[in-house]
Amino acid sequence: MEADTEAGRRQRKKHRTRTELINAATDLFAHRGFDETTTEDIAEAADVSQRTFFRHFPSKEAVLYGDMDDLLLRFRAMLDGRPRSESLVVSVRESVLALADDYDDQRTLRLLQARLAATYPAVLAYSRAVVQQAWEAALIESLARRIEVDPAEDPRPEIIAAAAMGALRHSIRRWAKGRGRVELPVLVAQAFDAFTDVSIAAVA
Amino acid sequence: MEADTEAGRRQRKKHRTRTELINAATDLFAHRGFDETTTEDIAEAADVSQRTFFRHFPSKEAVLYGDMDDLLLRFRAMLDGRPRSESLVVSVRESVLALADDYDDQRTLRLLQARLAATYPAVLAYSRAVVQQAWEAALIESLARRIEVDPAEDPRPEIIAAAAMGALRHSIRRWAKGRGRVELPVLVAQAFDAFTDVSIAAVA
DNA sequence: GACGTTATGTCAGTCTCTGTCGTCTGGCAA
DNA sequence: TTGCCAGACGACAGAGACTGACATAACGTC
Repeated sequence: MEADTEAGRRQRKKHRTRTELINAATDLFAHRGFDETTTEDIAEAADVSQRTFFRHFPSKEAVLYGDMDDLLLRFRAMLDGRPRSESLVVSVRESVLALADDYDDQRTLRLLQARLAATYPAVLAYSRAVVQQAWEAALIESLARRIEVDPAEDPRPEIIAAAAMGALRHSIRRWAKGRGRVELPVLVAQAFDAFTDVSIAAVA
Repeated sequence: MEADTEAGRRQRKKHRTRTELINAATDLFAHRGFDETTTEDIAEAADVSQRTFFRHFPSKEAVLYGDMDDLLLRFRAMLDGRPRSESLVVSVRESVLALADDYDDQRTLRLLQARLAATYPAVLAYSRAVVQQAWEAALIESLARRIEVDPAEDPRPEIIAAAAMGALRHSIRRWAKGRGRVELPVLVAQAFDAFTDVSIAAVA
């Protein structure tokens, strides 16, 4: 009935242990800290073997961002769904705002991620090098398609995407510093206001 | 007589094993690959214990970028040395161009770094999360000081810095793809041309 | 109900990185 | 010179992330 009752019991069970691993992990990370939690602790708490943990997630960092694939999919869909008549910057802005909305919907988890990223270098590295990199890549690909250039040759998609990620990073950090009291989309909108109308628009 | 005969023999010896570790590592990485080289291999090749390796470098990735501190220092000095009358974008552009010059001076090593980053996810992650992050932080700090704002509140320094890093990343990737045949500063200049005069200038 | 498929458990192993302790050497002062 | 200290290193043990191999049991299909 939910969203994933598609396949049989096997799929459901698999998905269940996956979410149990995520829940166990976030719980432990929140209460004990990231470095202070071992993958065996997580497996234990989810009542599976350590080997099973690594069958579901390629690294300890990955389980903390276990739901990021969904987010990325929606982000991509959002990007591709913007009308082609719209200017590039507006598309980027609106898509990132939508991403921020999604983000805000899971306050607790997102704030935990932000807090851990601010505390543990390994988490920050993963966030930058994997999560944000994935978003940026999606942006680049979409932008390049829109202006019909090869993103390996034309630097503009990457520059715009990087700037947008900078704005997003800044917003998330402010948001986390205020413990989510100010809504993230508001902060993102402010950040984009800081340059949208004056700057990058001219590029496209 | 060189540049580091400052202190006594102890300092010199220490610096010597450090560079020997770097040389051994880059050699092994180049011929055998990153994942295929263990820290013990490196220590062995430099004729020190593995423990000594980790006394000089905090990780296997770090030894590959062992000379990045110098580069960062020069980058900072370059940024701080730009005339305050100059516009922000020009300062950023010229500093990044100078960084690119430095980069080009060590073709072999830089191309190796780029090649490894393109091949091994761990290297790419380190490059993004540590090296580029350090450059970006330097940019943000310098820009914030220039326009006299708190970089934690005003998103503009971070956005500009992120855009600049995007341009740099793009340039380095193109440069590496062409095996360094086209000079990096040329590519960087092109990338900056793509947005300098039209866009971010307006922000500052 | 028989038979492949697949998620998991178990076990052993590799590799990165850290704490600890002993040793030796360079630097400094009596 | 001699004595002393600090700093660089070696040797060892260990934690912990991750992987390969094989066995097992539940699942899906015919």
